[in-house]
Amino acid sequence: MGIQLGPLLETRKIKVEELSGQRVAIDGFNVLYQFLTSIRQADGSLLTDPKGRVTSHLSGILFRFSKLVEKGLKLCIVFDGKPPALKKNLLEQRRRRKIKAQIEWEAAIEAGDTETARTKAQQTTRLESHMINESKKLLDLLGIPWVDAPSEGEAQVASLLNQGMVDYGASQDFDTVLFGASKFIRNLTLSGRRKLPKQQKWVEVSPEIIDLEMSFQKLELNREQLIDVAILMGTDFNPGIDGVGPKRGLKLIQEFGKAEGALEKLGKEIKNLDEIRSLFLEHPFVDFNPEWKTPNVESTLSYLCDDFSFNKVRVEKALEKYVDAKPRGRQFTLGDF
DNA sequence: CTCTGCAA
DNA sequence: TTGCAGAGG
Repeated sequence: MGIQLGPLLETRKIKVEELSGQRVAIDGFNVLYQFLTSIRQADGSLLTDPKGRVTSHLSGILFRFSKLVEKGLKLCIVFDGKPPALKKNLLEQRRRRKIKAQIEWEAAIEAGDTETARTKAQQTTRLESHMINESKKLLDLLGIPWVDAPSEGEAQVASLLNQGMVDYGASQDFDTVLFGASKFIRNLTLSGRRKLPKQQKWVEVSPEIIDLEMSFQKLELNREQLIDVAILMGTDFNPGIDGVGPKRGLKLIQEFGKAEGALEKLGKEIKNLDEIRSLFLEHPFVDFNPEWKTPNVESTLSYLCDDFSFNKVRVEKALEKYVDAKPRGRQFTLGDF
């Protein structure tokens, strides 16, 4: 998912502590999808309450965000709105893949192959509207502001950055930079190790800041040109040209300046080229002024423990981190003066 | 994903 | 104290 822009961008590894006092807009669908993919049992089944309702997303919000808030980060969550028409093909493709994975998951369970079962289960991950509503309710109780984007959440994140409402955007998807997010964080987490799929290997993962200005300087490209590189490689809105990855895409745009020249050279065509460009350059957004509030401890306990059967001791412990949040570092922006 | 309990 | 396996809901 997303675009493989990683090799082209300058990144700087950081410690979460460096973000203390900073306002961070998180791509909500991206992070919920992560929780629903990874917060699972060994055979791939999701965590549920005794009534069978999924709780993985709520667990993820409570525990991960508690650590970030405790470190002094001010989180703001941005949810996707209506997807652009040009994304329909991709969404349909994903839907079909999930149905296939569902069948393969059941087969793996039948065969007693737990490893494969988990992998296939993860590929079936679907973010349902009730999960989004439950997540929003929990965020309200925790005092964490959220906003519905009119369309792509990543574009809304970029607009919050540009309007000075937040200091950083956070997502795993590199697309975020194409929408214009200049200060952008990947791997916003505290836990160090992550298991590689299909392997018994572990890798160290730490948060990293994507330095867009430095990337542009190094690549000798501007944002419009990076968008053209991405379009040649393929984005959420177009399939891209066979055999063009980050390296070749970059070379082509460096040589021809924009996609048209490169396409002519290759003898290829990309439909809706200008429309795709404008999806990145002029994406709709809404004005939003995030307000951070203190958590409602009693109501959160009631929601998670009474409604969803979370363990009270564990929830109380996590909630202490929200209450004891210690923002350090810069708390005011230039705009406040 | 993060948390917890237990072994080294 | 650290690392790991297994649980969490």
